[in-house]
Amino acid sequence: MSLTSRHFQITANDVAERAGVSQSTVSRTFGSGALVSARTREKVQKIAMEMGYRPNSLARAVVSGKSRMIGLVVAYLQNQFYPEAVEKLSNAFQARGYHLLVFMTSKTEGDVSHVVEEILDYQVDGIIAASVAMSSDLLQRCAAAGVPVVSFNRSQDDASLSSVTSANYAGGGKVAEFLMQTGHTRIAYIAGWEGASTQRDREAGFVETLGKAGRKLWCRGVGNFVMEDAKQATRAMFANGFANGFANGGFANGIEQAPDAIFVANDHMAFAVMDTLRFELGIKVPEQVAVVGYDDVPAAAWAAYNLTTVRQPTNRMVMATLDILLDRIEGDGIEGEGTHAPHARRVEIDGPLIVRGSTRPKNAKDTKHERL
Amino acid sequence: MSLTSRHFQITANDVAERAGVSQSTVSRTFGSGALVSARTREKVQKIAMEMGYRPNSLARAVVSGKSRMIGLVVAYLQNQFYPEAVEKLSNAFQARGYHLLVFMTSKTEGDVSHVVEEILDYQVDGIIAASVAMSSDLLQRCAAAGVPVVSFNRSQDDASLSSVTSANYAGGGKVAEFLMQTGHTRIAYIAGWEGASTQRDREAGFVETLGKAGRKLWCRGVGNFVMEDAKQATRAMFANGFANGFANGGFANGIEQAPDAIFVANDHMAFAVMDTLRFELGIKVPEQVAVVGYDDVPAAAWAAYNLTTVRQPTNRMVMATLDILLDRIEGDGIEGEGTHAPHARRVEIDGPLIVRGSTRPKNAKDTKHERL
DNA sequence: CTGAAAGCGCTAACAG
DNA sequence: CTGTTAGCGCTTTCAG
Repeated sequence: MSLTSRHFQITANDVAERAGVSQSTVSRTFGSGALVSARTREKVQKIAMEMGYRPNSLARAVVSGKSRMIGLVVAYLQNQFYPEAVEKLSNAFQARGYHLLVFMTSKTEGDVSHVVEEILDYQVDGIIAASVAMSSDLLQRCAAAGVPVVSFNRSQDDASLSSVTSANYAGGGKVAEFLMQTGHTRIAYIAGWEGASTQRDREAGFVETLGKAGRKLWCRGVGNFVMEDAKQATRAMFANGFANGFANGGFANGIEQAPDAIFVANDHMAFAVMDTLRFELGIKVPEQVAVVGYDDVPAAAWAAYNLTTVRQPTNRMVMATLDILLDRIEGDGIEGEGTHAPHARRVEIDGPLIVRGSTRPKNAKDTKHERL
Repeated sequence: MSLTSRHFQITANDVAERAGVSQSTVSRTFGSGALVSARTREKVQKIAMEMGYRPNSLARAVVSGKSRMIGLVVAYLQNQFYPEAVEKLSNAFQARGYHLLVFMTSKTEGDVSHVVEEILDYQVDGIIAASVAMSSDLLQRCAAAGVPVVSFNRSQDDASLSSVTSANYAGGGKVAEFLMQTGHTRIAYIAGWEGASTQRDREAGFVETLGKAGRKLWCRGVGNFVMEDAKQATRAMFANGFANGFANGGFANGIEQAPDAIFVANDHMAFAVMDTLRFELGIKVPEQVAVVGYDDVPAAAWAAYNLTTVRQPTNRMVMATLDILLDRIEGDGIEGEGTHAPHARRVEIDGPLIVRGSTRPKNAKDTKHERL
């Protein structure tokens, strides 16, 4: 009849009427509490089923203050690492009765905070920030709203922000060890976006481990976690006398002074680096240059790349994220009795180096102690 | 004080009190209607801002019947096509003030319906089913709840289900034309999951176009849209005398009787096929075998694959999805005055063949009219 | 164990 | 234009 014909929703009231009980009894039947007699419960459930009744999650959320939704903020899905993480996060939370409200955002500061405000409007029970920076203003607002936040695959100094990452510093170190052990002497690095903790930590672990062995980085480029930038960095490294890198002199005299190994801050860029080396510059990988990535995304195992890389253990990262968030959401005030901001948890999960064909085997050219 | 210390939410009431207006005026200030004087509006907005007030979307949804959430059901994100689509869908809907509630599901029938029920509980305004089948039971329930559904990248016969796909039949035809024109005579096909309309349509267009030219498919394998299965199919094609394919006799006599071109039902599998050919079987692509994919995912353009493929125009597919859903959601009863089920819209968007290096250029071996 | 009643935060008529 | 009054569908005391 009404023009704006909204659609019929079967309410708990309808069921109650038909079942000859009160609406609250219906509510109790579907709410977790077992505070209803077995007989009544069955009768109500039967009738509810017949009528096709299902409780309205939103109404429940309004009154209970729990929406059972988790906001996931994510900046880009190009890098295979994120789809994989999203999938696993989604599955893990779904298994616990939560659902992900996914919000895409560009990495610009303003956009992120705009998006987080909107997320909060939906009364999410928690927020996962995947590779997006959270300003402390923003964290304030989340805290004020009582919404726990965990930063996934990024850490920040902010003491109130929980984070889950892999052991990036250690991982960078493993790569350095490996490249030195396999006889490389001119070791280069292509950085990710310099604002990212993952980038910072991987590079620090890498460079400091080289340093402990008395080595220096041969040269350095910046790829910003973007394929095209990584290609540029690669070209610059091999063509223009280290336009972007250390002043080791350039090499009009040919490949001999070019890097013999490149550690790339993530797999996504490493693919672009390998393609540029092989198909644009005609340089052989791994024979002339070894390439190592970070993440161990599925494509790293594809034969065309067969990329040596450090694995980020997504399963455990997801579990840790789930733990942190659910503890804070469902935690029965066990920790931090008062309203004091509970201490942020920072979880770092170690991941192995996966050696594949983009690097030479350990003894192929063991010039381990050879110096320039 | 309360043990279950729920967190402070600033309500419209709080703002009203502080601003000396009624709660409904606050509501009106934030609701779209301009039914409030400029002065009052500004005053309210100022105070609201100071207090950090934001309307509770859920409460609004309960009373208005509009949640401004769209449920997106998606089965797997391994295939790059989906992350890309999700990202674009998310952006498009966000720009219109809607947000995606993402639900992962395995492809098993039971799981899907379970998930859809949960989606409906959240009072979503619409549902996008990305590559998951919807049983007609399920469609019934959605219809009963007044929730429009659109099937993304799949079509079904069900007349009540709107769908958005690319022109798969035509696309399959383009590939056949191209392979024939570039002189291939032993043309094979590796199928996706046989339950998928995309698979069916691509193959039909391909095979029928070959047929019109008096050609037959040389052999056929099944990859189920899964990399490992595609590899198996490839091995079978080149090793065991067509274990899975047509009975053309096998070829103990070598590569001469093997296919000289393979159309793979999507890019994701095509990568696995190329890897198997090149690195496992030592067969050269495109020199000995041409490979064509479907989708034009980002990796198809990566130099290591450089894959000839049919582009699925995601942008336009997303726009169409948006259109269909928003028409039904916001449509002021313009179409289908009554409560009659509005006719489902089926949109098919044409995509170009992108010729790259996994196939030989047109005139490399132009044996166009050569028959066996 | 169950019903009645009081809200959750908001929108939407309805008067003025 | 604005305040008052009903609800939306549900959870949660509070009596019995």
